[in-house]
Amino acid sequence: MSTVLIKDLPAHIGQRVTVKGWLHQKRSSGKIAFLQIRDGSGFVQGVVVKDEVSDEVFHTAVGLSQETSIEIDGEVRQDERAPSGVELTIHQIAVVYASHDYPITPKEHGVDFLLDNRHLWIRAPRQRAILKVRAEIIKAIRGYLDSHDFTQVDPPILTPSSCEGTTNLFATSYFDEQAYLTQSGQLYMEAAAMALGKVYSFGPTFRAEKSKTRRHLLEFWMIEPEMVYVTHEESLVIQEQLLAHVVSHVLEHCSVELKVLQRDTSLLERVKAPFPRISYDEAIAFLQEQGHQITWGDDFGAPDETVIAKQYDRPVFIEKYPTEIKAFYMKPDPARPEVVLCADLLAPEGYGEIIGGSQRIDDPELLLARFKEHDLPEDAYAWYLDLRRYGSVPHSGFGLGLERTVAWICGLEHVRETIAFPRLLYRLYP
RNA sequence: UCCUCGAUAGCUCAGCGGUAGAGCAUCCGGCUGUUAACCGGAGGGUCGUAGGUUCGAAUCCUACUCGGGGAGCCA
Repeated sequence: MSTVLIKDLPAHIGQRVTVKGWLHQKRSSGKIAFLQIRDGSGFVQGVVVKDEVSDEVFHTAVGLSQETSIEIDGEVRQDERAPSGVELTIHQIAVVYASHDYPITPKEHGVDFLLDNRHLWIRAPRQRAILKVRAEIIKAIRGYLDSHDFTQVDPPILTPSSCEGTTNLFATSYFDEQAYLTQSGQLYMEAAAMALGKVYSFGPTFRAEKSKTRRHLLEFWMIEPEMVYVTHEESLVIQEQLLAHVVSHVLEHCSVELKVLQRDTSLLERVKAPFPRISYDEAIAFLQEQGHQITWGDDFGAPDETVIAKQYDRPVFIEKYPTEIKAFYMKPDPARPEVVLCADLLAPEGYGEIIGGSQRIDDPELLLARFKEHDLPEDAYAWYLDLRRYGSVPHSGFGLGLERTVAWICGLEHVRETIAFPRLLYRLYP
């Protein structure tokens, strides 16, 4: 008798198989017991009928407690009443290890309690579905980039200084020196792009911000592509094609999970390239029309972004922000030096910014001038300046925030559910 | 850092000046198609901590601790 994954059971109808997993939930009456079994690949209901098994097996079934690990021997049966279309008629049950007083009951729980029990919470159907979708999103991103001549390069996590200013960094000791956990691999990826052409990094980044909102984690994962001889406009095309590919991949491969999450997939089906583009100027004018207190030169707040994103049924690019409020490495628009060749991509439904990108400064003189304006230590950035001294080229890149993308595609209230063990303000356990 | 809400049984909550409550979970009993099953019974509490007001405080006041939502910052 072979061990079969629950997700593969529909291909074994009529066969006797072994399922190895855990008891998720149980209901029993005097002469019949229903066991909800999970094995990581899915959920299935096993039925134990008193008259059809030994007293010992029925007694075991009725006495099973939540999350007991079990090996089930049973026959796969088609059943219209089952959500997955199949059930298991149970013949034998072997208890691997018992479980007593499992904390997460089939009732509602508060966020604090669930986060304290995150190591167990991830067993829940909804959490499992989110982690599966996250994995598929990562697979889709890699699939797209790997098949479009990108090479993955891994930038360091321990860094000597910041990428975008010296605040909000997690510091750690590096023997006699101070080191910081990276908040972006971008500058290193620019160096890698000069070596390999089109590159991307995928890894964790860290921001010691005291943010307590549904869109923030202290540790989150970013995909950061960097591309040589690619302009700002060409970068936007790559961004929208990448994201459209990710959404269609998830729709194709995660229908079961999206159903568990009760996601309205009709909203996702509209996410096709090209995405609408508006300028920062247009966005400011629109917000002023809507009565927002904002003037040219201000950055957008979360409510501003939500109002703009709600105008569209797919993600929207906001381009060409004032040079003043953006990072030092962004290339000014040659036609209008007061704005830079950058764009943020806002997800629909109020999920906020999921991509930030720009064309980078390629002129060594201008970059040096920016260092001075921003009070950046030249010696720490000498290597970065070298990239402009030894065969500088026009190049662009962007950073895609994984957790916000997962939250949007899954339709979640909060990014804390998008990663197995979220790092939140003042929460480092488990 | 600021604004705002909260902390009572293992969990989710009610009680808001006069003897500590419910549902779920747990344990025991019943039930042949359950889907957060249902029915009966039992056990389960230093009401976040410290002080104050009062004849009397879970309840009112003060401080602190911890947590939720939001702002700023950002992906």
